[in-house]
Amino acid sequence: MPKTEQTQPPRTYNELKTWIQEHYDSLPKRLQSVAAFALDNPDVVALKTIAIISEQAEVTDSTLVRFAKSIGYDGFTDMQSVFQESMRYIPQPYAQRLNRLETNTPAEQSVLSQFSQAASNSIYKLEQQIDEKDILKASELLSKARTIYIAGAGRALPVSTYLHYNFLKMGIQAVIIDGLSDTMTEKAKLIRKDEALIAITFSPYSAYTKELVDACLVNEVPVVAITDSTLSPISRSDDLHLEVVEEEVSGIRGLSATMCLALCLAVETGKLTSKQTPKT
Amino acid sequence: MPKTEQTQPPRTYNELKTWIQEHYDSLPKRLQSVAAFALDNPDVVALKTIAIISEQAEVTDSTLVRFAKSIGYDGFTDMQSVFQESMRYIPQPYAQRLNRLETNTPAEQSVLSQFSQAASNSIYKLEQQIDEKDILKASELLSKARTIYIAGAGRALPVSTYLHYNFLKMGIQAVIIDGLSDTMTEKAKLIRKDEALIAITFSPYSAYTKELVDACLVNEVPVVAITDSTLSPISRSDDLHLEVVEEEVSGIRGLSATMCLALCLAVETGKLTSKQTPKT
DNA sequence: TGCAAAATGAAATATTCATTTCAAAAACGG
DNA sequence: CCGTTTTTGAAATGAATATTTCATTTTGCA
Repeated sequence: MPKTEQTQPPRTYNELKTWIQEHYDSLPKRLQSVAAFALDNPDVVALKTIAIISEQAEVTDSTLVRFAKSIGYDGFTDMQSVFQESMRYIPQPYAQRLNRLETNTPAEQSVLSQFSQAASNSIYKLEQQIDEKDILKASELLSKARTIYIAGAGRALPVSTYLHYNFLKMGIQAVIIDGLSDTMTEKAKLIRKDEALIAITFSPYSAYTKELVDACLVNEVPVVAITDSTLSPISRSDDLHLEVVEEEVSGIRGLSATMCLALCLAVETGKLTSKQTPKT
Repeated sequence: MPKTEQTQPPRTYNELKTWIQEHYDSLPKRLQSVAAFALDNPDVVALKTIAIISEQAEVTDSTLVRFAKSIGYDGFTDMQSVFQESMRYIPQPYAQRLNRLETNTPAEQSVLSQFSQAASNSIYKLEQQIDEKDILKASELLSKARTIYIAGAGRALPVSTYLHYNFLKMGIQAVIIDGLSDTMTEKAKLIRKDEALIAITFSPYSAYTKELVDACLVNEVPVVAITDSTLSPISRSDDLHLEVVEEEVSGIRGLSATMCLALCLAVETGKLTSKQTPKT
């Protein structure tokens, strides 16, 4: 019975590579052939069958299987999956970030890559900084509302629109407060206690949104605020605010992270709402 | 006996992609599902087995084979080899992002991290797949327009709003085409040759946007399309389309990558416009 | 509505593939 | 140089996969 490795086999291509390099010298001749071939042609190992690989590597089928087993895999198939995954696009935010930092020739970067980098970073920060509980709290608040009012103009308007769309899709009553600033405040004053307001503002802050929020707070209407800073005029200790910081590229800020947050908020709210009302 | 294509099947992924785009509309429902899935997840088609793919694409095994045959391949295996070849020599960055368990248990991940990961991935894919030149071409087209009209309802509305906002900020005349579908088409017919249309659609595609685009093409109005797949009814060889694929989380798609693309488009257009008109 | 053609899914079949087995060859140590 | 252990290759086995078949459903059209 050939001795096989007792330890767990490498589960990533890089680990596997290291393993091979370390053990290469102590391997039998044919297994060395396989090792060398695998490192030289990972794509072949990933995509082809034993028959083809063994032919190209000039070994027999059995040798390939033995190679896999000697590393500790169940068999060839098991090892092959590691090669396959390595060439597959796999979500890896961290590696992505590192990758980006290295390729840092800011002068000659394309507009697209600059902005997508900024967007990616913003999303990463969002994930790190936002407290999931805050989103949940906000969702609870919103799920109890008979109608959700959404206010956010200018750069925040797309966010409003997006929230509105998602709420409606989920069967939640939602209304966008638009119009001129005066009108908006008037509309806000009519919101009742069993409803709710989502207010979205970014710097430079418009005074109107603040007025609007204040009007609601006076009437004890629950308010959820989405802003880009705690310095925002609408952030108060007594209401719920979710903070997103969009990284800027030469003075221009995107909206990718904000949209992501908005989606989460809508989804969580939708989940709660559907639980609360099984009376379809 | 089902009729199969007489001509030789595509032997590269790009040709295959084109074939699918051209024939998509005339394909039976299930074959359309397969087509869409294949374009969205070429890596899965390349690496996994019929059983797994058919499950993910929500069709039966037979359908997958039928799809391959309807294109002209000998069978699934034959078609799969095309997908495999397409990913054989992809740059190694792919191989390096594998440290996380890809067999992720989505149930145990927070909603926020799920969506932010999806957003990040979508942005990454966008950066990889979009040809910067297409953005530039689109920008040129737009920068020559006296007025930019923007059409996009439903999930695309936030994108419209965002583009609109950015154009205005940059001193570019832009108008959102809204209203009921009939009205919209009427409005579109009034767009002139020296203006331009940006159309944004995502699946499920609304027929209206197509009508709208067609109306413009007839009048030789430049059209830039933003869609989530080349299968979109508004993608044609004769107009410019920018493709964003948003990764989905349990059936829900975000908008982060799309917003990033929109911003790039606006910025590039802004840059060109300011060059063209030094006559402030 | 009813008929014909097309599309579809489930199950049977055939093929391909990975794995195991075993005997022969090679390497090693005394 | 001989016996033992390890390595190796060819063939047999077993598992998994792709493909085909056929009955059923759906669609399109008169």
